[in-house]
Amino acid sequence: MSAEKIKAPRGTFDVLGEQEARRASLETCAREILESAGYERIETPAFEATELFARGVGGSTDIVQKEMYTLTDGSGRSLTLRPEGTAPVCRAYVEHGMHKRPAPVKLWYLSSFFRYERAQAGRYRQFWQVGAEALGSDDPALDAESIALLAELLSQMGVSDVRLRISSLGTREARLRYRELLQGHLRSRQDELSDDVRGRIEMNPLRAFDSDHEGTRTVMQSAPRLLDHLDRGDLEHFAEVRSLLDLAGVAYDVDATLVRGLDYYTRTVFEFTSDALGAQSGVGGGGRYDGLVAELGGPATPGMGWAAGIERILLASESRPENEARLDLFIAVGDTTDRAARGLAFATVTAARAAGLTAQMELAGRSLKGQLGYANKLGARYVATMAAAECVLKDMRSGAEQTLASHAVVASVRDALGAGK
RNA sequence: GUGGGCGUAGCUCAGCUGGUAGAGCUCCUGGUUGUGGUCCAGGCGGUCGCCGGUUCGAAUCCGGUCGCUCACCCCA
Repeated sequence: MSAEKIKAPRGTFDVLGEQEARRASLETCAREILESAGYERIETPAFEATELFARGVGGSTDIVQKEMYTLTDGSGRSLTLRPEGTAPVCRAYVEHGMHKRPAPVKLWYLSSFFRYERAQAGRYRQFWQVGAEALGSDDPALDAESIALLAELLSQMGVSDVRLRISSLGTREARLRYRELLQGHLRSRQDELSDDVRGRIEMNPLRAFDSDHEGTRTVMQSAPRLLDHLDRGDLEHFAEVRSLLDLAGVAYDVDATLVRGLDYYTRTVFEFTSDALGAQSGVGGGGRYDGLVAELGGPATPGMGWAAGIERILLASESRPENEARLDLFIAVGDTTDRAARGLAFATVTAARAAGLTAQMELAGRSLKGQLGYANKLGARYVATMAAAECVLKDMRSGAEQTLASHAVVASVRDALGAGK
């Protein structure tokens, strides 16, 4: 008899009530900020060819190695629920020949993404990100503008205790050279390292800078620094980005140990964190990816972008009281067994909406007292109780009542509301 | 994948030195209030996550299992 309850899968959630309202206001805020800077919204498919992420995000990353929801469709194609937004946007850029549009091509999105991870505070298997990507220019001003836009979004959303860290990874070549240098340093002193750091030397040596293991920290103090191994062009680019951020009044810390988990980053990388969050303190981050479009088969095209977690922004911002929904008119029925009165109520509520009012009627067979209470809970401004051809219209704020012909209700309420403005 | 905490009504929780379940809120009904907002009364609602064990008897003790959650890891 009692079938087993089906619950939302682990790491997923339903959005309703106040949460929905907060998300809607975040979306509005993001749209205003980004579109006023020339970003155009883009929506890409929820799933893509698996190859897109394997190649774009990088085969050695955790995301590709163990976090992708990959499925085979009926025709044997391998598809993957998008784990991130940059590769799909670049795919669309190439597919639609956007390199022929005037540069930079600026695109933004607000979509859900999927990663098979253990859920915890601020981390989900289906999560939402707002992101912005700008393609076709390597001008450092683009980097600074992009970062400043995210700073503005976080500020307007009231995210507390925000900190921005930035660094530069240099070109792909410089980065690879440095990586080998660092690996050499780690290998030469590997017995001093913690087990997990030692295990990651080949995979993710940069990660060693984050360790709080004592021996590891000692080793890292003498480790080569990425910023000391950039070419002159990269250094000049980075210096210009910083100088422009200074001009824009965006505060930041340079952090040479900043690590980003995706392979496609080059030159500028950055991350916003908030202490108001739990262990998952990153609210948003991104950087430059000058090789990604070419990697995906397009013309050599520089790019710069970021993504920020919707759930994390909301988690780190004080919840504001939402402005409650407006209800102009509630239609009650004195005698719910009176078919004629119910019909009249139905016709009236329809007419009210056609006249531009927000209106609801009793739909659950409540007693009259129950209906009034319900209308009050809905925040109705006026309640009309229908009976035969006459009805009683009550102003819920003042308590004043008047009896009038049923067909005159809508016009009467509309006039009253118009006059009240 | 590995740890810690927790699983009792829709929600927040009490009950846990073993005797087959309670409160508040919500919802519905009635009374009071000029037909709502106050107050009063009543009602709906739970096989105490699931399985097994100990016991005359378990929500309460033990084992297992599933789920939620936080953290590691990783990232947004």
